[in-house]
Amino acid sequence: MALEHAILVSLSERSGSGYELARRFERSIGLFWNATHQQIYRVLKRMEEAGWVAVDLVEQSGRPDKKMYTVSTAGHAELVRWLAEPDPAATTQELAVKIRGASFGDPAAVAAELTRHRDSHAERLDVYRQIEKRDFPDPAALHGRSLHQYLVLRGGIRVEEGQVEWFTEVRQALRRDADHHTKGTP
Amino acid sequence: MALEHAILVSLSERSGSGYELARRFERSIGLFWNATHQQIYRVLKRMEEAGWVAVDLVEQSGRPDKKMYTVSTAGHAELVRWLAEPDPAATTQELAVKIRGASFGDPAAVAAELTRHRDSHAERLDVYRQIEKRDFPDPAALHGRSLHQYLVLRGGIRVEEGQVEWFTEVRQALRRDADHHTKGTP
DNA sequence: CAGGTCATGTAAGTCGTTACATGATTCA
DNA sequence: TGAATCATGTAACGACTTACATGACCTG
Repeated sequence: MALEHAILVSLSERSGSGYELARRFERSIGLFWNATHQQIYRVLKRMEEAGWVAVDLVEQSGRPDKKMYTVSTAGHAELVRWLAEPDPAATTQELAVKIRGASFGDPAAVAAELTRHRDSHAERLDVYRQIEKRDFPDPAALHGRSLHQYLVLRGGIRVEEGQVEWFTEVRQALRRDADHHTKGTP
Repeated sequence: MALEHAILVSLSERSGSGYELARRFERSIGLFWNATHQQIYRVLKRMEEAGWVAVDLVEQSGRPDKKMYTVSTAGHAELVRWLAEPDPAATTQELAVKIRGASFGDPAAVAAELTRHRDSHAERLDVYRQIEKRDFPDPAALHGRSLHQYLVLRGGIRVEEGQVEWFTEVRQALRRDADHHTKGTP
C-alpha cells in the first residue's frame, strides 16, 4: 500500500503524467516496483482528492491532452512523515522506496529504520541457521524430500544474508554522506 | 496464484485440516509463503469442487469437527503437471514451492525450469551491472540523490546475484541426487 | 476466570489485474 | 496499411485483508 509514496518519490524527482509514471515504473523504478497504468491512474485520482498532488492540464496538438502532476506542499509533508515513520511490517520494496526518496526527507530517519530492519532480519537469519544445524547436520548425506526441504531453507538463509548485508551497506553509506555534509564538503 | 499448488505440496507431505495448513504456512512453509486461514479455507473449497482434494469429516469430542483434506489422484496429476510446466513469469516463491515439491513429480523437470530462471536472472544481473558502470563509475564520490539511486541499484544487484547462486546450487544438488539414484545408491 | 488454542466460517472492503474503448500520430 | 506510441479512462473480476462470530476446551 505504499504505491502512493512510490509515486510521491517519483514525482518529487520529476513531475509527469500518469502515462509517464507508468513508463518509469516499467524502467528505473521497476527494478523494485511494478504497477499498471490503470492502477496508477486510480491512485493519482485519490491522491489529487487528498490534496497530495496538483494537476495541470496541458493541451497538446495532435496527441491527447496531458494531466501533469506535481507534488503539493501537503504531498511533500506526507512523504516526509512516511519516510520517518517506523514500519516493522515494511517489505524490502517499501524500504527501497524509502532509500530512493531519502533526500526528500530526513536521511538519518531512514537510516534508523534500516537499522531496525537489519536487526530483525539478522534475528530471522539466526533462527534459520539454528534450524539448519538442528534438522540438517549432514547436508551431503541428504537426498529426496529432505534434500529439497534443505535447499529451500538454504534459499531463505541466502535471502536473509543478502538483506542484512545490503541494509548494513546502505546504513554506512547514508551516515558517511551525512558526515560529509556536516563537515562542509558538498 | 500458486497457493493451490503450495497446498497440494503441503498436503502431499501430510494430510491435514484447513486450520493445520494455516499453522504450517505460518511456520515451515511460511519461510517463503504466507496465507491467512480465510484464504486457505476458500481455496480448499475451490480445490474440493475441482476434485483435487478429498474431504473426510472427523468428529471430535470437545473440539469442533475437523475436515481432513487428502490429495486425490486428480490433485496429484495436477501437481505433476504444474511441476513440469515452464513458467517464465514464476516468482522465486513459486520456484521454492516447486523445489520443495520436486519429489512428488519429476525433479529433472524442476531442475530444467531452474536453469531457465537462472539464465534470465543472470541476464538481468548483467543489465544492472552495465547500468552501474555507465551511470555510477565512481561510487565513492556519490552523495545525496544519486547516492540513494546507486544504493537501490546495489540492492537489485545483490538480489540477482543471490538468486543466480541459489538456483545454481539447487540445480547441482538435484542432479547429484538423480545420479545417486541411477547408480543404485539410495 | 481470563486468555490462549482448536476449528470453521460470513461479510465487507481494498487492492490489483485483465479486457475493452477511444482517437490521433508516426514509422516501416 | 498495419503496428506502435501517446494518453486517458470504464467495467468487471479475482485476490487478499480485516473484522466479526461461534463455541468448547485447557492452562495459569
